[in-house]
Amino acid sequence: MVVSPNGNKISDATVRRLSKYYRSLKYAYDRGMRTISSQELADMNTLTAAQVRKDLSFFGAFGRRGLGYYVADLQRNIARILGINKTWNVALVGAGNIGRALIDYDQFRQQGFLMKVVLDNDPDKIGKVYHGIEVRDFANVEEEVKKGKIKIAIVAVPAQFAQGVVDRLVECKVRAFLNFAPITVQVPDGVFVRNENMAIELEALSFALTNRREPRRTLGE
Amino acid sequence: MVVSPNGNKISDATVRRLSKYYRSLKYAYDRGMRTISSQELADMNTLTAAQVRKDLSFFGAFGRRGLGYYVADLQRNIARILGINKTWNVALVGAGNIGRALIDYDQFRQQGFLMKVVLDNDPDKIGKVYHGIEVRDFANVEEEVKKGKIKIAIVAVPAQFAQGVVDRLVECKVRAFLNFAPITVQVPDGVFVRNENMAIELEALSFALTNRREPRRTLGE
DNA sequence: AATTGTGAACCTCTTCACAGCT
DNA sequence: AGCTGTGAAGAGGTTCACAATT
Repeated sequence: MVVSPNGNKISDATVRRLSKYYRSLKYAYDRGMRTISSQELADMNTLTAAQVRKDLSFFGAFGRRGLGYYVADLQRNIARILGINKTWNVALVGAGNIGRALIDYDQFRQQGFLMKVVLDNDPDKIGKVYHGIEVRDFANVEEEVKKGKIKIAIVAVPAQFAQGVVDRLVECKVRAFLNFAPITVQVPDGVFVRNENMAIELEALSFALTNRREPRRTLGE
Repeated sequence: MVVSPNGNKISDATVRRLSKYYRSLKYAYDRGMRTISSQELADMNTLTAAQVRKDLSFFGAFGRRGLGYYVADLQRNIARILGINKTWNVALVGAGNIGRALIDYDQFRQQGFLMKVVLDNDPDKIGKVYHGIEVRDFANVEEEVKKGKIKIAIVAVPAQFAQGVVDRLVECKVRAFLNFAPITVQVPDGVFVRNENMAIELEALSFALTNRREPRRTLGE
């Protein structure tokens, strides 16, 4: 469990909401808002005002009673908390359909995640240039990670290769992974993995559509 | 909140884990396993055995004491629970980088999610064929949804258009959305939205890397 | 008057522990 | 003997409600 500078344990859910607040603040600032209340932030994300205040309170007291939060100030604070007040060099492993789409993904670049290295082991792909980046041989991963100052890797390879790729990258001192393969990869302590499993989300929708009706209230119905 | 046939309230977390069990069962079956214990299912997903049994117990008693679960049988049961024991016709709105990558996404097709319709409003894209599917004009959405028997839509358009696209699709009776735009879309009761926000996952990794050290124990340190 | 920050209450989800079944 | 199914306990996350502040 990750811990805030104030010593509070921070849940995943709180971290995800901080990201949302950050986007809402950007949006508000662009619209000319200079202060914002917890209620307004909540409305923008279908949450409660208490939730917003509680989330922020784990990291400090950023608001002004009677007034709300200064938009630019809170945005800066959240950027610092999330560690996105600087850029991160990212490597992509796997230049398939999904991987190639991510090379040039605006939302990554806008938040300071820079795709510096693209690796694959397919001879047909190595040497090809996608969105201005040349695919390099995964065999040279150690050198590429070092040269590229890579801190985060995106793994977009077929399921059967994902664990091996992650293991190799852990050896190369990469400590954070965004995994698109539909398996649970095992990693040692101190290594972070987030899974991006788009089929699971569709299955959750399938479940919701399939089970949406209320259960029977009485046996006779 | 979605409710199981037995009348239990089912959390999102449980639904996501069911998807994982389903994949694990496929994997186990392919490896020749015919029965599996809750402990084995747990190990494959870094969970506890009690969690696995509790999740399944919301829907019925599928196991045999002393033996475990029959792999094929449990797989069939979970497929039925998730509603993936049949195919779902899906529409994609937005044929940008990410959208195009999803047209031909194996993991969708394998679980029975068939991309039947691709829509955009960009004249340069309408008429183009990607992975064998022709991009149609979003202006004809009503007809396309009807003809395609679309039940689920994937929204991969820029943030400022996402709400409008969803509103229009709701009018066309689409009740489930996978949203890739980095905003919270508002929908009426009975409509389901799952958000796929890949930048948020990277931000969670950034947060973990930034805050991984334990807090100071004493002031003097 | 408005809005934050937060302890306490509440609710939900996870884990425990063991009876019950094969 | 082994493993499930589940009520109860425990842990964790959310909401309430109000004192504190501007």
